[in-house]
Amino acid sequence: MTLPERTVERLSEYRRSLLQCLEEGKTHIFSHELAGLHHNTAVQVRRDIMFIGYTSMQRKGYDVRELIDVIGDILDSGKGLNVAVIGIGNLGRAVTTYFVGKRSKLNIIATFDVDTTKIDRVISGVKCYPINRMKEIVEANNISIAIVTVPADSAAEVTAQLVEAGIMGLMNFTTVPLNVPDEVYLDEYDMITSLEKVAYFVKSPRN
Amino acid sequence: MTLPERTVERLSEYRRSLLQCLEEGKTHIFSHELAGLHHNTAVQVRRDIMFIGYTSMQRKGYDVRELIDVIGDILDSGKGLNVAVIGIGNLGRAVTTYFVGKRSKLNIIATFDVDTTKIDRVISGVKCYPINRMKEIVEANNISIAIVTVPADSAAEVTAQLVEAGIMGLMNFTTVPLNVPDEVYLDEYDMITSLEKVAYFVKSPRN
DNA sequence: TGGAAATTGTGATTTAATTAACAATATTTT
DNA sequence: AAAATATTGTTAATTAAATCACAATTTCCA
Repeated sequence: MTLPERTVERLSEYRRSLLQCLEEGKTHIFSHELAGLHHNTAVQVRRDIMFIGYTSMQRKGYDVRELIDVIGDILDSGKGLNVAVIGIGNLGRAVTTYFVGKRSKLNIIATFDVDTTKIDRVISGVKCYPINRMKEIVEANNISIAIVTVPADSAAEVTAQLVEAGIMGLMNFTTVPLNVPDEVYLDEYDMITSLEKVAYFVKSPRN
Repeated sequence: MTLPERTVERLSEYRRSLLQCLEEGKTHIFSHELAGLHHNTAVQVRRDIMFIGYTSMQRKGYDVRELIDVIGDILDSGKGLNVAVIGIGNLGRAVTTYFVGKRSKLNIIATFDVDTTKIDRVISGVKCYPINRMKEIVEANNISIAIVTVPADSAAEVTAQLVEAGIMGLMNFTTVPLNVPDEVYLDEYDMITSLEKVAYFVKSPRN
């Protein structure tokens, strides 16, 4: 059984709020509290939690620690995955420092760039390799996810190489859509689109 | 009439592909061609274009230049908007350089940071101001959209100040959800969530 | 010229996601 | 211990988004 995409997203978000709660010494949380921390309703929270088959102590709310673990069983299930960041411009560096150490099951273990002055530089503990060694290093280190932050005009080529190297998941931060075979999961995030959307809805009175 | 959110996103993406087509000297484009450039079907493209009320020359495809203009009428309608980037770390710099000069109707005209060593620095032609002058500068320059790239622990405070200063749209790149009044449009993008989602779908065979 | 082929525009249908509604259960109050 | 209250879990209803199906139109080709 595969969870709805949006549910997966929300679970990831819930988990982080829950970890925060745990730090603050909170042991139980109600659906409406968790909803309040996100832009969300209590029903939605309960529905999401229903999907992962966890049930609370009736009337006491969800056990924070247990819920974190159950979400972990879903999101981190099985072995951890190795991740590479392709392109170490501002965005690549941002993404790398963002992620390193954050989630133990997702390890950024290499970055790549064409710029020879960046080779062997270490960003947040992760070493930068020349992009022409990508296939070799991806294969040797069993890297299954790549985060693509290269300039638009090299995105297609880099992607082809990554697919060739056997990557299974891709996050695309460039401004061009990428093409990958069906079996590769692709998540595209386009900042320009997001900004234009914000501008549109700022101007158009929504409902 | 307000367009569906997803349609607005796709229109933004279509426009960029169309501009590219124009550069390549293409004057007409079929719905299936445009679909092929995105992860999309021909019907979806036609439906989106139907929403904005444009109709093509039957059987010749859409006139690229006209379609660009019609999308522009929707997305850029009326006056341009002024934008500020809050927090000039790696991500803030990435976003700023990304956007500057890209879309003429959305002008990044200021960046802000707490770090005094960054004050007065110019990133891609945009000057950095101390964050305590935010309200003053936002008001004086009629800035209506803010892109928030500050560290998680200052996000809430910065947001409150932005709302106070009369901002109307917000893009949140921090890892904590923000709270804004209903009349402020909020778009949240959470990289950690996206990465965890990719990891989940890489492991779970989808459909 | 007439039929085959290609393409659009759109009503109807399907699917996915969200929300409403409420029974079941546990807790608190009186 | 009965009644009132709060909360969950889930079925049913609604809404939003995507897809199907096809008539209408234009172009192409024999």
